[in-house]
Amino acid sequence: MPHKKTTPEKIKSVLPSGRTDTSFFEQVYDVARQVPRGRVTSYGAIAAYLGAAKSARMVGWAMNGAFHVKPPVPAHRVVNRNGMLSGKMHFSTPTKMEELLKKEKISVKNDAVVDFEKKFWDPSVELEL
DNA sequence: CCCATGACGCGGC
DNA sequence: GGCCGCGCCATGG
Repeated sequence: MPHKKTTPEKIKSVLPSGRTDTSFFEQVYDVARQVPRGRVTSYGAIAAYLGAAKSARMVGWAMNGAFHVKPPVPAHRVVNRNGMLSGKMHFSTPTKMEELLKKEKISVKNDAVVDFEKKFWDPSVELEL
């Protein structure tokens, strides 16, 4: 396969061409779905869990397609390593992410999760293989 | 093909 | 201990 692409467009319908393994995106979504209500995790934590510690960025990129996949992915439970809602702008409305979190009893102040350390859910720890 | 741009993170200062 | 620079990796111009 000369040129394998993975555009959000394609992710919507089918997995990236040329991918024999379970796509990276699929795995990211799978882990994200297992984050319990009232808890949050980080892009880096997911990346590390998937053995791609250096691809935290790709995890964030993958979340772009999280809105049109099924079953739904609780993308609002994924924040950056500082507990900040760095992806709020990618939701339907800039305040959606925060609203969803507060609905789960997670306090948000200045675009950051309050008591992030306590709410943090690390797949590498909680989700023993 | 080279450059810029990210829902990121670590290491240096 | 916060701020800045650089590495990552896929995309788009």
